[in-house]
This record gives sequence, structure tokens and C-alpha cells, in this order.
Amino acid sequence: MGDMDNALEHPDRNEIRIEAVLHALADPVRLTIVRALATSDTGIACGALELDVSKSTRTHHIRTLRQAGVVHVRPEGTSRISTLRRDDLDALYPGLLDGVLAAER
Amino acid sequence: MGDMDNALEHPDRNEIRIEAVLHALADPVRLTIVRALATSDTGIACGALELDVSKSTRTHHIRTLRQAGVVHVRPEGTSRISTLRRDDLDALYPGLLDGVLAAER
DNA sequence: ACCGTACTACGACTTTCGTCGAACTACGAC
DNA sequence: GTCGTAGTTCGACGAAAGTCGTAGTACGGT
Repeated sequence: MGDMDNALEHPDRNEIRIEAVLHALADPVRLTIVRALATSDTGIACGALELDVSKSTRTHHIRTLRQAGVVHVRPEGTSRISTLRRDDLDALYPGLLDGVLAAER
Repeated sequence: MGDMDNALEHPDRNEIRIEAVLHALADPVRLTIVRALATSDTGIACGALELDVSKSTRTHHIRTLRQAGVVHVRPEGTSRISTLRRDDLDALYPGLLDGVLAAER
């Protein structure tokens, strides 16, 4: 059953590092994902995201976002539903997420 | 006199891209620089920054920040004084900078 | 003019990162 | 059970990024 190295592990709020968050957001694909998640309270399955990258690349980006503490991922059937960890990010870095999302250019 | 490729060129406010800003901020050395600049209205010379990297690396990071639109650099004698482009960043991405700087951890 | 200080330019090297395809696991439906 | 769908894992690859030392430019002081 794999190595369990990152079997849906999420950092606690106090384990989230600003450097990792910024790095996670500093990629066009991941930024697209975050923007999509920001418009959905229910969350979005990886495969339902409109991205022109392969499946494995999608997995890679979602994992990066998850390990950075930007998104929460929960299994649901055969899917993985991602949601933005808005409350945690707002608590740690008030304004950061809003500022990033304000850049609709 | 070099190639003038980036002779203190700064992007206009409307040329600043969020992706470049986030990438610029997503490095520990540059984050240190930004935090230092945030506490100084007069600006700081590259050499006056407390960093354990070489001179050329310092130049590299300051250029990255400048080209991303995060800092403004002006010559002053033999020094280059860097200042945070707080107004531009706040106008484009309100809250972003404050959020990043809130992370004093 | 000379010298020292402050920084930049240019390679070079190493590491990280984004990307992919192929093989694999997990779950639901039939 | 079989099949298909949804994601993951594992290398592998090329591109980008951080680091450095050396050499060079620019400016101020003497």
C-alpha cells in the first residue's frame, strides 16, 4: 500500500510556513487551482479542474498545495475533493489570500 | 558599460505580475530582505543587509525583487538603495504584503 | 592619477522544479 | 468476480533557480 509518506497528511495550522505557502502559490497551474477553489465552497475534484497538464502533474501540484497547507484534500469515493484552507490562511496571514485573489489579470 | 539589459529598469505598476511577485517572495533570503525593507522608510543599501550569502548572490536576489516589482532601487553614490514598493503592491494586491509581513515566525 | 569601496556581469556548478508516460492502487458499478 | 474511472507512484527528462568566485565597472576620496 505504498509508503504512506504523504497519505493525505496535512500540516497543522501552526506548522504552515509562509515560505512554503508563497512557493505553492507562485506557479501558474497552482494559482489556477487556487482561484477555482476560491469560487467553490463544496470543493472540487482534481479531475474536474480545467488544466492542460497530465494527470500525474495535477497530482503533483495538488500535493504541493496540500503539503504547504493551502488546500485540504478529502477522499470521496474514487475522487479527492480539494478545498481552500481559507480560515487557516486568513488567520495566519490576514489579507494574503485576498490580495492574491484580487489579481484577476 | 555592460549590456544595459537591466540597468535599474523597473516594471510599471500595471506590468507587475502576481506570479512574479509571489515567486520573488518565496525565497528565504529575499523574504529577509523584504522584511528588513519593511522596517525602513529611507531604504537600505544592498551591502548593509545582514545576509549570509555572497555579494553576487545578493545582487541576484535584489535584481529578482526589482524585476518582479517588489522593490525600487536607486543609485546613491556607489551604493544602491532599495525600498519596498509598498504603494504599488498595496494597490494591486491589497493585503498581500501585510499578510506576508504578518508571518514573523 | 591612484586606490578602495560598492556593486554588477559572467560563467560554472548543483539542486530544485515542472513535466510526462507507464505502471500501479483504490473504489464503484455491473 | 470483471471492468472502467480516479488518482498515485516511480523514474526520467529538461528547464529554471540559487549559489559561488573571479573579473570588471562605477563612484568617491585622497
